[in-house]
Amino acid sequence: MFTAVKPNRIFQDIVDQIQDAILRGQIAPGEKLPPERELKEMFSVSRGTLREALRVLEQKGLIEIQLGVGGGAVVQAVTPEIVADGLSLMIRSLDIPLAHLQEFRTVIETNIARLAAKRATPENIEELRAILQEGMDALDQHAGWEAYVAADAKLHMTLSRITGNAVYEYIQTGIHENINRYYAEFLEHEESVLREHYGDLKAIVDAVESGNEDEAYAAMQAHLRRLGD
Amino acid sequence: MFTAVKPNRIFQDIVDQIQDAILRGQIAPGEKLPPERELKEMFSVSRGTLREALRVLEQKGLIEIQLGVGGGAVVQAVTPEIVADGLSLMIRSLDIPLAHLQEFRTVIETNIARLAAKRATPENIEELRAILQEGMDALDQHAGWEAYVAADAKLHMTLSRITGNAVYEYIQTGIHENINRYYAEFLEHEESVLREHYGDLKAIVDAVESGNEDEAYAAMQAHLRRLGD
DNA sequence: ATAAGTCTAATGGTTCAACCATTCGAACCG
DNA sequence: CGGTTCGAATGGTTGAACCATTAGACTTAT
Repeated sequence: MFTAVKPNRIFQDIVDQIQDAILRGQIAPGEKLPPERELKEMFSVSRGTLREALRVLEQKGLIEIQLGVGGGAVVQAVTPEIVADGLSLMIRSLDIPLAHLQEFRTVIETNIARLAAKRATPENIEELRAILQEGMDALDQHAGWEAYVAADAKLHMTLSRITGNAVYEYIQTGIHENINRYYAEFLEHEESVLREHYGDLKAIVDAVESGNEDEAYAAMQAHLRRLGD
Repeated sequence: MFTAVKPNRIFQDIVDQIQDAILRGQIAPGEKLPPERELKEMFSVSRGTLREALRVLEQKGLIEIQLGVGGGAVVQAVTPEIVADGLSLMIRSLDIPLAHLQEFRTVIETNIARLAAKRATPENIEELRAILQEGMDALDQHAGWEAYVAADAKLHMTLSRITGNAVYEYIQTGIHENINRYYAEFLEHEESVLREHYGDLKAIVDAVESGNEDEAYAAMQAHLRRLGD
């Protein structure tokens, strides 16, 4: 019925005003807010209070501060990191076990594969093939597992983008970034293992290309199951 | 290979130190940080700088500030709101259409239902039955749709908790909070509609009780499809 | 004696003025 | 023309002061 009363804090009001302006698109990403000494006049507050507001906006990922002449608060496009940061805090704080991350990830990514198979355009397929090639090149040229892993990540991200549903993209990025902290330590980096892994990816792309949703789903599932052993 | 250089900012260092202490459990939720005037001495910084650090921690949801004597920064348990806030910003900023939220939600919740059917204990079932009863009471007593909706939300949340995987719980809360902003305006609140809705919920709980994973999955899917019309 | 009002001190919120640190660009040499 | 120096813009930090809110102790009136 009623909700707790919070004392009005000036900096919060400033945060709200600026955030609204950004989310309404009145200030586009890349544009700069006026310098602190001007903003403080506009809002009729002290610089300290204004700076507290800017800290909050910066933490939210809405602005980024640059130093020096011509520096200032640059409005940022919303990135998946906002989501990833929240997830990261949750995962660390609750000590989420790897198995739970994998369980969740499997649900997300298998459905991503299914939707990608349903919605991929010929251009999308080309993109996927190009990324596969990058991975294969990395293997053939013994470019190190980092190069291969980068291609792998790119493939997963591209699949999520192909779904056309940004929610998948953002959540997947968040989970991925956090799950990789585990994998980076334990993953096998031997070439034979990586080539098996590559075979999985190729099977997924093949299924997506053929538009076979169930096959794409199954291929992704098999792939993730192999990682979870 | 290389990563951009960022100037060291003192408040960031303070944020890191305090956040670490909290995440390591050295300061438990409910405990208070020392007053600002003491903290500023500990870190050997000015109060303004310290306060910028506290603003960041507050924005992250790690602390909450209380006023007056005995007030101060109280360490908070990590709540689903951290995730929900990030999602909310993403959804608003990217103008995610309702259909995409529904698509994603369906994937999450159908799998929650499946896992709940797999893992529910007899005590869990009792809980679910009790919540169903709350919903039915709300209908019978014409207590208003708010009471019914509250029971509905509780049921969904409980199912996600039954999975035993906190990731589901947090993500689902985040999506739920944001999707409800749409529904609140358009949902039918007529009793006949709500009774149909109740039937769906009952079918889900029945399936969960019987441990029939596929049926629970299907029941949840049917339920969400009805909402998405 | 108890209930109501009042005072006090702790603590966060805000302000102001000053100075430091970084960066860009212009002016100035060599 | 290329490198150097300098100055100004701008964020980062500091210190001291005062305001606002709150809990608890104290006082007072009935």
